[in-house]
Amino acid sequence: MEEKNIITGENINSHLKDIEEHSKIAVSVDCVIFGYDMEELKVLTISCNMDPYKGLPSLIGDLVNEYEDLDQAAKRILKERTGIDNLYLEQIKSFGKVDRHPLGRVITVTYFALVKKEDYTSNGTRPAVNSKWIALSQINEMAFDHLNITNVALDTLRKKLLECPIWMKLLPVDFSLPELQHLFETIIGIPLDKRNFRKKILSLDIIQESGKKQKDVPHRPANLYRVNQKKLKKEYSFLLKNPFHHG
Amino acid sequence: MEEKNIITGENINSHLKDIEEHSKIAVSVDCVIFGYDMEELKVLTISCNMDPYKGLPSLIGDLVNEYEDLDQAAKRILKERTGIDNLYLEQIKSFGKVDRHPLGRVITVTYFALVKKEDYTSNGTRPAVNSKWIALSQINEMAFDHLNITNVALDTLRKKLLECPIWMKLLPVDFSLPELQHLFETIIGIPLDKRNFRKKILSLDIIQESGKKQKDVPHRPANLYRVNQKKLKKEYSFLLKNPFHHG
DNA sequence: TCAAAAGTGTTCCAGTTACACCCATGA
DNA sequence: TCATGGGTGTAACTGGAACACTTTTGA
Repeated sequence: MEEKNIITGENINSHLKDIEEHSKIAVSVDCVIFGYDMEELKVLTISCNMDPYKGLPSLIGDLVNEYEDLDQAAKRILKERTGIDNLYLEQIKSFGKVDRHPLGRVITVTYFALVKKEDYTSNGTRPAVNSKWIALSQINEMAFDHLNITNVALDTLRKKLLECPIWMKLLPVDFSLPELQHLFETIIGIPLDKRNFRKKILSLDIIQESGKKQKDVPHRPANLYRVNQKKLKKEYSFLLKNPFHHG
Repeated sequence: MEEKNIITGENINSHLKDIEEHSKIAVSVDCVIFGYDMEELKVLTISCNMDPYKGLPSLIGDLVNEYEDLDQAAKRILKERTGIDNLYLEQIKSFGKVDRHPLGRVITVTYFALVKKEDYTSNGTRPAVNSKWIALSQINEMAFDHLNITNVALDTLRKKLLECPIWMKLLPVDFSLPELQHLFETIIGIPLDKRNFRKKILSLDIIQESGKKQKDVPHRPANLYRVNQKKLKKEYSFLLKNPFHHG
């Protein structure tokens, strides 16, 4: 068949009808759902019930239905498992090693998602029973190739964090600058200078003082800020739409 | 099935065996193959032979076989169609709109590839008969969603060009700095200052004078440079391996 | 009044930008 | 000798990095 196509130059895809009937490849979506609790960066996982990975944490995913787009599938899965449909979602890449799934050939399209913990916990009835937030620092083994996928997602998150203010998708509406700095330090993994950090963030001109202050802390309370939706520049406008962005 | 899984919390993937038998989703790989002829940035296309896109340029792609990894599939397709297996190849993202292919549900994993024109043309017998290099500036319509895919690939190329010296994968072994600058200007789309550009490139310390000069030009001949393989820093080492990189 | 973390400005350095003239070759 | 693009250096600017003390609260 390959030769035939090379010779005629026709679209190989035109043989699709023959092939789709007996396709042995399944397509799934797996989501790396990140959450931040002001302490650590965590990933939402469920316990794998399949040998040889039984008991290991696995990402949340499902097969793609015939009649849904990839993005729709990711959105559906997130809605089913977290109860939230207002979150940041972005495709990372696809993984397709022949032997990555013990039951057969499954190519998985992966997404990373950012969830405000406050949104998640307010939907306590919806999440999968076995789902569990695990701190990234505590993860050293996962089912399938999910550890690899998680690491790729983490790289993507680190990179995007420096490119655009997606951190707002991990924080509550009101947050302090020290909290934001801690988020950066946790995710990027290096300590930052307080004064330089504040200067930089404030110069972006996308957050404003909420007027509120921290309560019940045994030290000087921090000012609380919130995102100024109107000032989010054109280049960041995708952060206002939900749940998909482009670029 | 969804409800069942939410309640039990088991891996949805465990139902895979039931589903794979009658999967209606096919998976393809499409490659955006870029080439540069010292004038323009071009994409290798073939003419689509399928309604309603008959006659439009389409990307080079094929269905993924059951027993090959995604990267292998991309490599195989490139080898079949260009005769080259020594090129830069990187996955971009996957496209899966339900109606993106007229013959059925096809999810495509896309790659972008960089080819030295000198390598390509030295393998004249291998390429698909109808394959054709088209300048990006001349493309305003493509088959399927391939124009969209091409634009995403171009964005990726622009971004990577500023991050690491992948330009070396588009240029001949010996090249001049004005040629390199023209490549940048063509791809990024904005004119660059000659002195600053040269300073910047030379400061990377990864190219060296070859000792040769341009021939048969009606003006002062430019010095020719080549990549100093030994000095490619550790961070760029993936450019030395072929054809895949990581990061 | 003490402990703990919040908040605040200035100096220095490096990397980027802006900019104009002489040089080597073929015709 | 002319036309054409190749090749070169310096000064100004900008953004990032380094750095120490005062303030506000609860205990």
